[in-house]
Amino acid sequence: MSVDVAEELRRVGLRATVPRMKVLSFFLDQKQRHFTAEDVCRQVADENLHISFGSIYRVLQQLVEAKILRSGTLHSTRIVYELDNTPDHDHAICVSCGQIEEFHDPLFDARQKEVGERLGFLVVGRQLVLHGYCVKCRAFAPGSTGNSGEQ
Amino acid sequence: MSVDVAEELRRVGLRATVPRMKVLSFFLDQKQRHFTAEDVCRQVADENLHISFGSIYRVLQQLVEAKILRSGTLHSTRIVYELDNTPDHDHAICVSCGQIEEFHDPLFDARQKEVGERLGFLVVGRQLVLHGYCVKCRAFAPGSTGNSGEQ
DNA sequence: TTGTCTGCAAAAGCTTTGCATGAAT
DNA sequence: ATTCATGCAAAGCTTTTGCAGACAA
Repeated sequence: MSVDVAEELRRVGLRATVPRMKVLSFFLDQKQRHFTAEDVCRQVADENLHISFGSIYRVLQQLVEAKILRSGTLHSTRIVYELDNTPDHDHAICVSCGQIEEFHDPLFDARQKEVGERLGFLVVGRQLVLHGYCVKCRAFAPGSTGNSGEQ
Repeated sequence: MSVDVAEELRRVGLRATVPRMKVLSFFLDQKQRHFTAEDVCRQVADENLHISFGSIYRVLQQLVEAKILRSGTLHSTRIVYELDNTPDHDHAICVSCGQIEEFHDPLFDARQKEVGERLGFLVVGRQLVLHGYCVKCRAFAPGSTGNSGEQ
């Protein structure tokens, strides 16, 4: 596993350094997929090792450039990173517990193209995040019928 | 017009001060709808008047709370403000010139509800931004067929 | 050895906040 | 007169950057 990580890094033209290997294997080892720079920094550290914020951000940026990670903004204005090893997808985030689900719906793609044509836009991508209550948190939802009300 | 602004402010429980009236009438006067705090600060100022960043941010926040403005993040992680006087809508932004179009497509609403059900989510809102090339900038687009390629 | 990377700390960009002064009611 | 808002400047939070020492190849 660690060997693969080193080779993967060299494959994309990066030296196999401790910070880069740690960060990359961190993403590969987790079941959860979405992390901020702070998450990574905190969870990658142990008694023997601390990686500076500067390096964390630099490494994350390089991995994004190498198309090993993707970055975007989901909740707040903080950048969130995820492995770029799955097909294009959108996100649904629970406003109560923060859980993130990924989904893909081909109809959104078709629809977005049509909308683009209506506007004269040549659409090349989108950022779509659904906000709602996940299975575990539905009980805490205020109303009952699930209709749009946010921005 | 200025009178309306003062009354509108009092209606929502805010004193009719110069910074608040200036900011609100700024939004009402523009054809363009989307501004950052810096935009507002810069464009509201003239030789006789300068409103501090602190006040700009405080006023914008209050107007959002009063549901006169909405806030969100469109391009980057900078907060963008717009009048809350139109129905719910999404945004399309030109990656070349930055122009922003608003649109509403009921099929997205229906679709988002279905996707939510598939995930067990009770969807209450969404953030959807299409990225593409506007009419004037289509010529600069790299490929030709407009398919998704971003996050 | 050589060129690249890291840690540190400082800076940068955006937004928020504390406090004394000043304005609205 | 009282209460609330503003300006200023400082601080907060996230992210970026410069530089000297350290490491990978």
